[in-house]
This record gives sequence, C-alpha cells and structure tokens, in this order.
Amino acid sequence: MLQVSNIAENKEAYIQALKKRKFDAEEIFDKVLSLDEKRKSTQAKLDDTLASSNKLSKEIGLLFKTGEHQKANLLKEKTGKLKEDSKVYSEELNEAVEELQRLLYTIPNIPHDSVPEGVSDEDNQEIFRDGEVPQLAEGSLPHWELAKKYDIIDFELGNKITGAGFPVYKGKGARLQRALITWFLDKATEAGYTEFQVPLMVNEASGFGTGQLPDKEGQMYHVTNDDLYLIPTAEVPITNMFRDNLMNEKDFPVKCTGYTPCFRREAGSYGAHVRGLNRLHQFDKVEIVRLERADKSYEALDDMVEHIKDLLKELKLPYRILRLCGGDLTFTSALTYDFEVFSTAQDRWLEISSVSNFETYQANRLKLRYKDAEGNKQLAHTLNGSALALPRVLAGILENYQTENGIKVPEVLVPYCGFDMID
RNA sequence: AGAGAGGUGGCCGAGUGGUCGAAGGCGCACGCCUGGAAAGUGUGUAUACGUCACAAGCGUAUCGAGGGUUCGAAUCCCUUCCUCUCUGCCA
Repeated sequence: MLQVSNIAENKEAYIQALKKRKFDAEEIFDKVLSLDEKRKSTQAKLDDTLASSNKLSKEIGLLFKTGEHQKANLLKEKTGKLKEDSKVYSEELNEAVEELQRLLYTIPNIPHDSVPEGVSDEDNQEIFRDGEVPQLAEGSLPHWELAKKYDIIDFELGNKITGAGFPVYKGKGARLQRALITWFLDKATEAGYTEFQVPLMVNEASGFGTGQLPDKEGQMYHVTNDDLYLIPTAEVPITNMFRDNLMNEKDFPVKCTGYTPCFRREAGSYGAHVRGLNRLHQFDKVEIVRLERADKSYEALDDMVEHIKDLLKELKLPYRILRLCGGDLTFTSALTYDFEVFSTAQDRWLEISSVSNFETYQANRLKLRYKDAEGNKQLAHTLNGSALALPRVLAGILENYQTENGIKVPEVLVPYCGFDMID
C-alpha cells in the first residue's frame, strides 16, 4: 500500500511510473488526496469536540466533589450536544479512513525505474542466460510421461484422493523431492538465512499484510468454518511474523527461509500449460524472505538473485533470468526477476522462481518499521524469492537429465537421495 | 469441547467509576559519584493521529480487539480473540 504522503509529494512521477503497468492513477490519486484532506479536517473537528467534552467532564467531577450538584447538573445538559457532534464526526472520520484505505488497496506498487514498459510476458526483458541445453536422444519424453514410465509421480492417484493438481509422489520421486527440499534449505542456511517452520494456514490480517487480500482473494483456499486461508506461499506467514514490529536499524538484515507446501486455486487455468507438474494446486517450495533497510534493499535483491543463480548452476540446469515488464509485475512488487528453466523435452521455459523487492509497499500494510540512526521511524523494505519452487525444477531435472537407461540424479543431490539413477 | 481464572507500558506488577497514559520495581539511556568498574544516586524512558517545520508545545485516541452504559470507564455490561488451570477428546 502506498503512503499518502508519498503520493502527495511525488504525484506526477508516480502517475508516469504507473503507466508502465497500464494503470491510470491520475483520478484515483486526486480522490486519495482529497479524502485525506477530509480525514484531517474531520479529525481536527472531532478532537476539538472531544476536548471540550473532556473539559466539561472534569468540571462536573469537581463540582460533585464539592457538593455543588445543581451546578453540575446544569453542565451535564451542555454535554449532550457535544456528544451528538462527536458521534457524527467520528462516523465521518471512520468513513473517510475506510474509504481511503479501500482506495489505497486498489493502487499497485510503483514500478522501479528499471522496469521495462510492456503489457504481457512477451515484453519481459531477458537479462541473463546460463547453462547448457542438453542434447537429448530421439524420443525423449516430457516429464509426465517419464513420471509414468518410472512410476515416480501418480497424477491419477491424486485425482482419486483429492482432485486434479494434487499429485502423489512415489518411491524415488518422493525421495528426490525431499532431497531437493533439504538441499535448498541447506543452501539457504549456508547463505545466512534462518530456517523457519511456519503455519500453513493464516488469518485474514496476514492475508492483508502481504497483499494477497483483498487483491487475490479468489486464488487462496479459504477455510470458511474457521476463517483461515491456506497459504499460497511461505512468504505470507514468514513476512507476517514481523507484522506490527518496530525494529532497530541494527537488526537488519533479517534473512529467513522456510519450506512449505503452497496451495493455489489457480482458477481459470487450463490447457497445455497445466499439464503434469507445470501448474498444480498444491506444490512445495523453499522461500527466502528478507527485511532490509531502505537503502540496502536493491543490494539485497541482487544478492538473492546470485543465490538462486548458484542453485541452478549447481543443479546444472539451463536457465534464464527475466526482468518483468510493468504489465507482468505482480500487484505488490516494485521490481521482479523471474527465473526460468528450459525444459528440453517440452521445448519451453518453465518459471521456477520469482524474486521481488516490495520496497515499503508490504511494510506499510504490515506496519513494519524501524528506527534509523537518527531515531526516526521508517518503513522497512521487504523482499522475497523462491529458492526454489519444486515441481518445475523437478520437471526440468526429469526432462533434461533423461537418458536411455533412466534419469540421472544431479550430482549435488546424490548424497541427499542416496541413489544416482531413477530407473 | 466443558468448567474456572486471566489478558495493563520493553518486562514484572499495582490500580474496581473522576485530573490514570496509568503507582512501584526491573530493564534501558544519559549524568553524578569512582583511578576504572560494580554498588549508590539523579534525570529521562510507549504508540498513532491532528496542529506544526516529519522541532518544541498543545490537542485527541490507545490498559487484547470491537461495541454499549455514564457528564466521566483500565475499572461496569455485551460480543469476540487469545493465554493459563482442571476435565474430556485426540495426532
């Protein structure tokens, strides 16, 4: 959520920047600013009224003490009008505040200067590419065929016990999955991230804190009986651990990691893009989350990108990094890099990580602030990234590592799996 | 799930209708004392909003959250969340 004071100060620049998202902010900014004026003036009126009322109450109290009941009763009558007024003002104030909040929720984050113009994933900028695309033998298979052939993932079984998009991993498939999770966590720990195990369901306040609510309400599974949401990513519980925190400058950087299953309704998705592991309702992911001082967050973002590059390099997967264009940027992000692994057998790129800097956008909702060296309170910057999302990494491994004799296990994972071949 | 108790400032803890944003203690910060330190001692030590220069000062709100009663609520009433104890159930 943007800060009103920032909107007031940078109105024109923000309007221009939001054009990269094809978001026309002019009108809504005007509304925000005038609502904020209304909020302030109403607050002033309310405060004045309450001040008079408080003063009278004190006088009445004193009069009762000294036994001057008649005078006291006279004053009492005067408070009636003040009470009515304050009720009216306080309702006005609440309305203004709520309306303002509602408006602010509809404005996405300001894209970073480096974010390219564009409307769709076609316009994303490739900024880096590495890794060799393997030469696969004739008749190489996509991962869903391989999964069947080697009996390591059972999609049908998932359909039976839950529904589409909830696969069952079996035998070496399950083991490989677990190996990846453990390896990712170990790598994150080595890089200085503290591991967390967090709840898989969150309350409404947490959904609002990181921006899934109200924007992506329909994308989360909602447990209506208890009004809880299944997490779409570990970002939500991990970042919300710091909600309503006033931190100290020296507490930074805060680096957290965690493995969780992620649940997404993926309403409206269909077709070839959802084949096999490409898009699931439940999948596993290791997430890295950072809280940073305002002046350090882009350095941190680069550091996270390097961390993920390192993972892919060690897994020896061919990948590229995209800088997302304005149109493809998620609502809350200022700058996002997507990592994509090339699936040789499917002949397409699969997104396996998304690393973003949210600057103060989440922190403002979370009320996550810190005291800087001068003792001034500032909003922290929040960042997160997948390191990594399992299913498509798994898909990439299965497809790129297939041989006539079976699927080779990437070297770094062999100690974690306890086998070097799926056959 | 049932019965009971309780949620107060960074922490502990007093406060059951009237200058209570809240005693006292601990912690913390700064000063004094000391050769240095400890002890001792003095002062200070919440957040948000409004006014304003994102100063001081002033005003308003906040004693889990939300409503209500009252001229006046940390204190009374209702709703709700959470914690603890006992009982029950259960991985």
